[in-house]
Amino acid sequence: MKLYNTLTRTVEPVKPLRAPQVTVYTCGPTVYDYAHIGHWFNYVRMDTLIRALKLDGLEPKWVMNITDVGHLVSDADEGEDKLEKGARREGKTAWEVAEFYTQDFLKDMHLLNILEPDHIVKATDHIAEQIALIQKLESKGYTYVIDDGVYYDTSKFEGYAAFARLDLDDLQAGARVAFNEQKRNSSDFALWKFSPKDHKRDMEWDSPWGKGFPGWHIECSAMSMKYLGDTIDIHTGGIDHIPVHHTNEIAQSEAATGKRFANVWMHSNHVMVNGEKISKSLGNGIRLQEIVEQGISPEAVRLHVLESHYRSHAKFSLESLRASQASLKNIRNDFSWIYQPAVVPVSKSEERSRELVEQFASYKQLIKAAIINDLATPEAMRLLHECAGRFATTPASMDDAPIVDDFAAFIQDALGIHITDRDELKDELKQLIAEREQARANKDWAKSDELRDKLAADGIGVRDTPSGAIWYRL
RNA sequence: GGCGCCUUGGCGGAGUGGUUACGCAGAGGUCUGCAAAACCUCGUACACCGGUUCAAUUCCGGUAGGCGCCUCCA
Repeated sequence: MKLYNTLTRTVEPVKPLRAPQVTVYTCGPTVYDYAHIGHWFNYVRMDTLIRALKLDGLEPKWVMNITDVGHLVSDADEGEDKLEKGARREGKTAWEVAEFYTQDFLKDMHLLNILEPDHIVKATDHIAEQIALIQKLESKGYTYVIDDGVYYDTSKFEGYAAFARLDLDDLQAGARVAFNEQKRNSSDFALWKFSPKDHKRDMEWDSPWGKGFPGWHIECSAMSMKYLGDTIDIHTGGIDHIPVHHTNEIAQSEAATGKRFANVWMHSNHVMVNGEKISKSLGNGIRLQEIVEQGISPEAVRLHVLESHYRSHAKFSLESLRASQASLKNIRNDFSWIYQPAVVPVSKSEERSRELVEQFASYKQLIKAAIINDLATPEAMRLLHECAGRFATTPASMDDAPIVDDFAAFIQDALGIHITDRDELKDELKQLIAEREQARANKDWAKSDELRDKLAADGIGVRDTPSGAIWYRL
């Protein structure tokens, strides 16, 4: 498995510390609002990474966090907690807001066929671990307390700017936000924030420094150490996290343990809509549910994500999503006939079977090679189309269906998309197909076309052959 | 202001110093009751200007346009 490592800015082999186990930590969502398509590109790509590691014979141990407290609206450390703000907006408690959007996130995650992480961990369930980590940093002299909280002194961590290749002097000179005057360095960040004097927070805990809540960055360090150890193999997240969140995670973690925090940092690039990145302020972040309401399936969304490389700036539009949906339909159509014996009058041939076995084995090999090479999913998709096309144009016996099953299972594991439908159709749909066949036999074309439209409305396409109709999912 | 990135055919999107992926859409043809199915054929794109080279979309320099980060962000 080769991956582009942000730490070294090169593509390099992944070398797990305790192979075959490979530990992966993914920065998950802040659950104060709905996830949008940009998030889903990110998580589908991370899921693809996990699948690729498995394909390569490794055993990923995957942890994803849910940020349900502490993520401030502004990093000036004077902003409001996003969860508390969301609560005010919706007239709920911060706890209710977090629960609602967490459930919504998990629901969409399943729709997109994203594998279940081994642990999905919430920041609010790990307050003690975060406090303990802050205490450790305190005992080593990395912290200081000011009016509104406990802060990390970034000047004490040598090489703070190295990961993101920041020029701290220039950052300061060009900064557009007002800094907290009490901070020793502009890049210092809060480890623990004190509850405000003027109102009561929904979420707050006692700590050695006073009542309050953890800063945003400390949760990832504390939870990844708890579940995956001091050093993890691969840490992933959005590309935007490089300069602040991940830089701070490294500073905290490595200061506390004295060890390397993550060996490989993998970052997913942003998705663009109309030439701009997706953001709340632009209001261009379409939700998965809204896409589905446009008649596009979650699997088409998934396939669309795979059609671009995770490090490129993908452009997003409903038009390109529809193209992916059509593409998925065509792939399924290419494989559909093997399961419908009534209309495939080809007798079994040992030679043909052997040929198919070899052909599919070869494509499996090629697709795997593409995926484990820094997740070259566009190449994998090219190969899948090529394979489907070859299969569609050379007859095979129904007896060879298990060969296709095997390939379909491989694609399901590797890419998370279904390319075959072995499931029986519902009786009423079968009935419609039969009725249409009858209408065609009677040359009742009007009725035949009407039935075809009806089937299409149920997501079923039909294809007429000399020996009958084959159906496939649209 | 500082740092960095991008520019590929109608759309999306790979890739490469010399045979110009792939998908969707589109065109023509075959077949078909029809085609919205299937099959066959078809696109010489790589911002612009120079340079290096036998050869550049691919390397170097510049120009234009766009974008990202330095604020919250996947």
